[in-house]
Amino acid sequence: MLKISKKADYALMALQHIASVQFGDVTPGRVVNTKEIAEEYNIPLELLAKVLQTLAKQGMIESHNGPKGGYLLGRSAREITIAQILESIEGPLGITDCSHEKQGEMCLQMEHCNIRTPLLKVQDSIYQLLNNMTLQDMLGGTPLITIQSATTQGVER
Amino acid sequence: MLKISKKADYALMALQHIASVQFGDVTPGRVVNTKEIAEEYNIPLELLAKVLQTLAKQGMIESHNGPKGGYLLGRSAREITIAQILESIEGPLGITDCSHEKQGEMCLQMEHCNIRTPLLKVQDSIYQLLNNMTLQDMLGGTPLITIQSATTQGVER
DNA sequence: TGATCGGAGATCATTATAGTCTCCGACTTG
DNA sequence: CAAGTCGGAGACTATAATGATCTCCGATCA
Repeated sequence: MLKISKKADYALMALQHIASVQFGDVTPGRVVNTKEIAEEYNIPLELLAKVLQTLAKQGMIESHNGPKGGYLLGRSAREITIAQILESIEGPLGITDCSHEKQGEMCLQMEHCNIRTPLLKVQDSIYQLLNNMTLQDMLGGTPLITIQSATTQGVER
Repeated sequence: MLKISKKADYALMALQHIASVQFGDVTPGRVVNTKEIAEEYNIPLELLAKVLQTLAKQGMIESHNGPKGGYLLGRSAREITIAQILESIEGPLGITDCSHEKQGEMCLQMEHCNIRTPLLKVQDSIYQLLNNMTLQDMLGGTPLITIQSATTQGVER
């Protein structure tokens, strides 16, 4: 059903959170740790950790080790597109199996496939859609982090 | 990775095939049976049968029983959109889990979800994209059925 | 009336996803 | 400089979605 994975969902939430902390009015420039995000959005801590690690590898965010460590955006929210985020987590996105076929593997339908061309068009349109929307665009409007999220830090669950 | 399922793939191929037989130059109006499509595109016969049955239930195609039976388009290719086809097979399509939530089930992130609104926008755009493209649009350009497909009918494998 | 077709259900296999557990190494801070 | 806090990384398990198969039925038409 064209669904995006939970992991990708988590990635979007986390990035949105990090961005809104970093550029928000409350505590701009503060690093955000995994635990804070996990608690705020009810995301399994260890799964979120994996997601953030992946995002860090891809350069979407910067990691800082040690106590008071955490994550910062790797670059401006304006330069991070939804497509990039999704691809960081899920790999190259394609509507069909044959979108990104390596040599050697070929779908059985290839020889007589009658829908490849139109589907690639659709895929292209979707990609452009996702690549034209940035993290910045996701910051407007929606209720951002609550003040609470800043204060719950360090509070035992 | 935003992939559409094999079943949906098969549905698209089958409908494209049926449409191009029905409105093609070779044997216009001919009914097409499951076996013919399965062989032409290397689709597992019984799986394809299921797909076609589903499409028939949704009114996308008309079924005709008995010998010389098979399928015909349920309505004009111009009135069948990609979105309709996909939804016939996969159910209502949604980018996120919360797209079509019934009462009672709610994602854990709901209360503080910061990406719901922008994602719903994205979803809407994708839906429109798919709903503006019809089966008719898929008929142009691509190499349609081979003459062979008409002649292989009734020939033992 | 029997061969050929679709209709329908149960069932199995495979894969992708989601989530967990464990250990490690880096760093800050007191 | 040692302790505690953080991210890094891998193996691992569970569960759900998907893909595929099997079997039996009823309709139809030559």
